[in-house]
Amino acid sequence: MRLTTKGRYAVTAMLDLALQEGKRPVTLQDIAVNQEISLSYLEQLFAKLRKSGLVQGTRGPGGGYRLARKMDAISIAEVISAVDEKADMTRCGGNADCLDGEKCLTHELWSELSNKIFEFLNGITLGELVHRPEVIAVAERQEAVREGLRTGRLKTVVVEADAIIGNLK
Amino acid sequence: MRLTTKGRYAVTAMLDLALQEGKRPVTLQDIAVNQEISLSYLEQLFAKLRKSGLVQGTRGPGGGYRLARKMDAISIAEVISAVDEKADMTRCGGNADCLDGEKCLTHELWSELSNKIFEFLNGITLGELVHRPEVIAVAERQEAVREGLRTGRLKTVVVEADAIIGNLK
DNA sequence: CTCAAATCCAACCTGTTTACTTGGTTTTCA
DNA sequence: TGAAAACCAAGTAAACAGGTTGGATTTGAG
Repeated sequence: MRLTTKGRYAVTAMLDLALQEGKRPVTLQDIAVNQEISLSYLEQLFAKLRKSGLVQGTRGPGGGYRLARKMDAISIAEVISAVDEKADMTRCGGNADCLDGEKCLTHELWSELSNKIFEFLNGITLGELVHRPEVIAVAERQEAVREGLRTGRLKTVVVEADAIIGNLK
Repeated sequence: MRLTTKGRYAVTAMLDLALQEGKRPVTLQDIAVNQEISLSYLEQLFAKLRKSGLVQGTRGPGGGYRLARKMDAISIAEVISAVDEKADMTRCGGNADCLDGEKCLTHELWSELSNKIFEFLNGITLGELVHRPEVIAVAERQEAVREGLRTGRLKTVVVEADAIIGNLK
């Protein structure tokens, strides 16, 4: 179980999906804006999530992504291992032949830790996260922004910000 | 608390030091051979370990490295954070301003995990590892090889291996 | 006293991964 | 039929891993 920002991005995006379950499918554009992740990077992550059977995409206007399963049946560990294909960063990460076909000095230590991390992340589902108070709080703030964008109240602010960013480049 | 092979190398090397505590100082050459880590890479790691006050080196022939403290007073977490200077791989690794100065959706999740990992690694010392049966077993095997090298019993094998490796290059 | 063993130090290098961009093609709803 | 969306392929800058090269300095052992 590797822990990288890649995995974190994936979990954040999946959580965004879970938060909007029941509504129309969520576009990557939407997630990109909300979570501040680049659209094409999201595309790459979601290609893997789709291949792992965690999400399903529907094309065309009105399309987007939905969770492929109930959110209570998707663990954080699953999401992370879907995007972080283990590029054998091992020596002792894996399967006990780290030193001349024998276990190295610290083999047990790392596999013990690895198990603990996996257990932790495997014991938490998207469904559970959705009900956490701090997640709800952040989601409500984001929803307000989203709503503001739709009704046009924040549009001028965004346009101005874009202009400023444009000038900086 | 980042987890990389770099940290693992450091812990393995420090454990080698702990195992030979009381004898003459351990040379990096020695560790390089035993743990199959390149000498110059070890030098870089030990530069950091020394700056963090975990080891002390003595120069000249007969020199080498010793633990700067009792092995029971050195936790695994300390060793890892000595070599893995946190190159802010964050977004949520650290201090809560991951998204527009606010916490991002998954902030609590990652800090909770991070704490768990730290607690685990901070609760284990080199001294404790030294007494684990599986470590003792591996250490004894390595000690046999070391002894064999000193008495010359394995010298011919090593020389032959060197010749083969030379041919391959 | 000298030489070799060792630490110490700085620079460079190759390959991989991360996070992202560019520039498309395809599907499908409005 | 046009545009919104997923899909796809390639390239890229920066960082990091895990070294190598080539020394300099210190110091014990012969």
